[in-house]
Amino acid sequence: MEDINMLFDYDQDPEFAFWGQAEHPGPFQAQLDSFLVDYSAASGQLSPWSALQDAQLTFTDLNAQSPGAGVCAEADSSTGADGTVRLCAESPRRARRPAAHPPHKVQRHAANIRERKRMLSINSAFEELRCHVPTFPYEKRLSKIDTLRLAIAYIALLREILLSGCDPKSYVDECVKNGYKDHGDAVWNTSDLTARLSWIKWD
DNA sequence: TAGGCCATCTGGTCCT
DNA sequence: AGGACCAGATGGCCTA
Repeated sequence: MEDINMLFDYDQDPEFAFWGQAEHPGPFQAQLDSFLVDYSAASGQLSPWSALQDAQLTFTDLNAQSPGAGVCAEADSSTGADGTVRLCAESPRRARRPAAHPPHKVQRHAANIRERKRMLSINSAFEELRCHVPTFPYEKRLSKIDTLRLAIAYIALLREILLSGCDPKSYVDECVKNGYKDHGDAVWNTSDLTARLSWIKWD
């Protein structure tokens, strides 16, 4: 199996940046899936140790970390504020570390991989949601919590528009002009929201 | 430098 | 039993 660092040169290829992953879910997700399948298959057919060594050479030194040890050892991936994924380089010495782990560690590693995949799917859903909430063109990437809160406020405002029976554009224009009566204690106040909506092209 | 945000690991719990 | 889900802990990165 190829080294995942060879498969994904995140620094070189902006296509794999997580920012905007919803538009390009294919390559990374497919590669990750295939790795996970390979890993599972190897675990089923071979001894845990050979399976582990296989994974060891491919998925950024999962064995390097002892349970309870600090996270994001140099072999882990992380995402910066710009949303790009960084994979730390793995030294050959670490890659050759002998596999001497009890079975529960093998299961723990497999669970970690599943958890990582689960978080990736959650994050891709967040990316998709970011595409559906109104943002300013120059605005920086919304955080997860801001995305959720803005989505809640957005849905509430859309509901108001529906109930009002007014033309959406004129409703928003009215809100921008006269201000909007804020219902509840929404973190995203509706003037923010209506200002964002005023950027939308209403057809 | 503190605070915000995030990814990852981990152990517990629930579900199939 | 194994996988999914969850929350706490931890450490890295970035920005004001």
